[in-house]
Amino acid sequence: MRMLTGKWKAEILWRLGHGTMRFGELRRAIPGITQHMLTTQLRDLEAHGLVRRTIYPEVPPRVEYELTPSARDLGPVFNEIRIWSDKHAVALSRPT
Amino acid sequence: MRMLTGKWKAEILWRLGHGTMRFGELRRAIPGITQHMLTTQLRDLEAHGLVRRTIYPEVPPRVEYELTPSARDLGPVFNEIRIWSDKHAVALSRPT
DNA sequence: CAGCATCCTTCGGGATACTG
DNA sequence: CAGTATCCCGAAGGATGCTG
Repeated sequence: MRMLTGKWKAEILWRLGHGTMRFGELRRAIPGITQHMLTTQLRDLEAHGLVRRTIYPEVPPRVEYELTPSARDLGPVFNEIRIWSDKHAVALSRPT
Repeated sequence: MRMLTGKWKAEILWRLGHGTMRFGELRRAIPGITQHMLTTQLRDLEAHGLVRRTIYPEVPPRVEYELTPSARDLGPVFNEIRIWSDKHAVALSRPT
């Protein structure tokens, strides 16, 4: 649970679930998140082995983020959460 | 997720999963929790419809807590979490 | 027994400015 | 572009004492 707590963690994982993204892409894709928060949440996910960070030593700099296999295995967990929330009519703020 | 965030929520739900418990029983069963925290977390769970609180107007007072059907339906969710944590060798601090 | 009231500390989150 | 560095605020968590 602690690995997933954090205001933006779920949405970040959701976004990365669709494929590799750059830092700026994520920032633009997630309305309301600040650079600071995106950085800290990503570092946290990385530290827990859910996200891989790849730095390309170019100018301008490019950094890509992608889910690890470990994070992809969380699919069934989120799936059960969705089943539960559907059954109990809980409104999830699902990213589109 | 927000319904389950809280330092003691998961353990409280786990304990109540074994059956109805009184306030004092829970407090003794969960090492390290204070009365204040147990109260607030239980009230939070109750507000979210996961725990039912029954007051018996006796002397001395007796209050029992039990899971709601809604909370019991969370079983598959926790089950998937366990499957995931087993596979990835994450040490869950599982209450015995 | 099962709490409520009060006070205090810590932490997550955020705004803003600056940089390799 | 992709960050760091500061400063700040509110909420979560905790310690302690009192009570119907």
